[in-house]
Amino acid sequence: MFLYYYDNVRHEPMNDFFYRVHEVVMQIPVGKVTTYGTIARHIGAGRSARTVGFALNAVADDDRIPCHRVVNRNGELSGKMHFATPTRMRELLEAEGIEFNGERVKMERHFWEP
DNA sequence: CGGCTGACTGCGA
DNA sequence: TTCGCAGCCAGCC
Repeated sequence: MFLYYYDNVRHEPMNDFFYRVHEVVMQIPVGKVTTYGTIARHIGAGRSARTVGFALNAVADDDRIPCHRVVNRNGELSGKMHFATPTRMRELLEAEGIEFNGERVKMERHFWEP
């Protein structure tokens, strides 16, 4: 358990939606990716995929949480504009051995489900 | 309370 | 296969 803040507010780990999103993201293995919808379902909020993206935005600068390993259902890097540079997300993934097919991650090879 | 905004998704065409 | 659209719901006024 680590201290957990954003917007200067302390959130309660077991009840907080954002915290639960981050807990799952931290478990994604190197070389794997998962999707917004998968995370939403896993924490029992199956229809809140968009809010999962919002939760990642809150910790974009936190290197404990590998936001770059979360992509959309098609394997596209829909969140790349929220990184320091437009190519940063892809660079991080490729450095971990993730392979692409054009603009998309090869999901059949790298998809990971909690 | 009510309205608006997304790093989304499933489904029909 | 790809595209458009309507749902969705936590946060933040």
